[in-house]
Amino acid sequence: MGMGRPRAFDADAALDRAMDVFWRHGYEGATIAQLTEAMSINPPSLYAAFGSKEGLLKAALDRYTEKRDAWMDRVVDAPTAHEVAERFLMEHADAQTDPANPPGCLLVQGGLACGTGSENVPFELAARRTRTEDQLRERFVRAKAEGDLGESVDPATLARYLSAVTSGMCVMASSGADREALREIAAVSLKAFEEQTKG
Amino acid sequence: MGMGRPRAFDADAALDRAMDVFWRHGYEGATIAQLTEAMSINPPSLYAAFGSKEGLLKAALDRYTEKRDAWMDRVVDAPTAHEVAERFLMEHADAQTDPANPPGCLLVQGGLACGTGSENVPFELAARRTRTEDQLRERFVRAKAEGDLGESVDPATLARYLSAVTSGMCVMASSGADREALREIAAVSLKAFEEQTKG
DNA sequence: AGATATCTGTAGTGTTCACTACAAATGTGG
DNA sequence: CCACATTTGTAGTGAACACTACAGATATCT
Repeated sequence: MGMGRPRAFDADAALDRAMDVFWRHGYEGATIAQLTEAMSINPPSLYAAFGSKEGLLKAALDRYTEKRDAWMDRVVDAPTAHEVAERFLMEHADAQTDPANPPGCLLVQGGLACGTGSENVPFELAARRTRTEDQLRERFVRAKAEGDLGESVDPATLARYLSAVTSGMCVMASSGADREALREIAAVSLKAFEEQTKG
Repeated sequence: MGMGRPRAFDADAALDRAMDVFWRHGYEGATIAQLTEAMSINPPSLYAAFGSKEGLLKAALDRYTEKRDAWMDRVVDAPTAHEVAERFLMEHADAQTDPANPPGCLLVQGGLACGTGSENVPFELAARRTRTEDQLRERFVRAKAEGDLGESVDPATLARYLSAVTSGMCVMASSGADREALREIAAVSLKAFEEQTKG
């Protein structure tokens, strides 16, 4: 028995194109017509490969998270908690203003509030944001164990703070803040981090 | 000549109900059916009073901004820049977790990225966020003139930082962060503010 | 080469969307 | 009380939406 006609498009490349559309217009603002055109495929190919619009988003998010995890691995590899925070903040400032992508971050632009029937989408995005926060917290727990952070420091608070600042930077980037502006925010935040780690 | 049948609903009360729907579902996620039901009116009344869905949003935002301005007036009335920052951050933490409203802030939940034809909505929201940032900056300019802030301090940077943090708190609130979590973020941010104002 | 399994492109499907035509209702001004 | 201006509720409008039926194309496996 045969194995069927092979797929004529590269799924990962198509997901990158879909990612861009979701990023630019949000989940609800992105239409199947825009997605299929960007992916250079027809609707039946999209549905055969990803099941639904939400399935496509999840696949795009998986790919996004993959890249982000690789990046986070490099970030938490920094020798000290302070350098972890510095890299995290500064590289976020750069990433969110990278002209190769829409401004901000897909996990925020994708949609914080959605209509009836898409309630799952904000959850899905939030879960992926939380993942980054978890990775930071675990790194700070380690830093504490290594004596790199003081005994009275709460790794969860530090991680949550950094996560909040970068989310805020997303919002600013989406409304046109430039790289320099985001770096200033990052710099001030880093001061807070230093101050916090003294406690 | 007569003046026509009077309106049977209170426009401001209706706007408050519409605000809630936009807040909860975002601009694109909110449907006219949901809006009219929440406002307890029929579509023709909505369109006669506000012109379009986007017109309704703008009217709701005007009302939102009105309340927010009154609140900001009280915030910037604090005697010192430090107290301004403290009130701004802490009251934001409380407001974004006020059970009387959906979590977060309408100016962020409303929609950071929208579909073709609604490109104006993110701009409209961003303009209102910028307004708050401007009010903060002006207050810090005054603080500097009064000697309350050092010569080397940049009011614009401070204002932008506080604005970013509260936007980030919105994102966290929208994904379920509770009041205590937001207050911790606010507390850390305040440390950064103090540190910054020493420079 | 033939049978089979999957993909592809065309051309739709029903549903939901924002929005409105229209006639009845209800107020004001003369 | 009458002419008029505006609102209200009913019942839709065309357009755009996510999604799919179907037939032809293209691969694999025997």
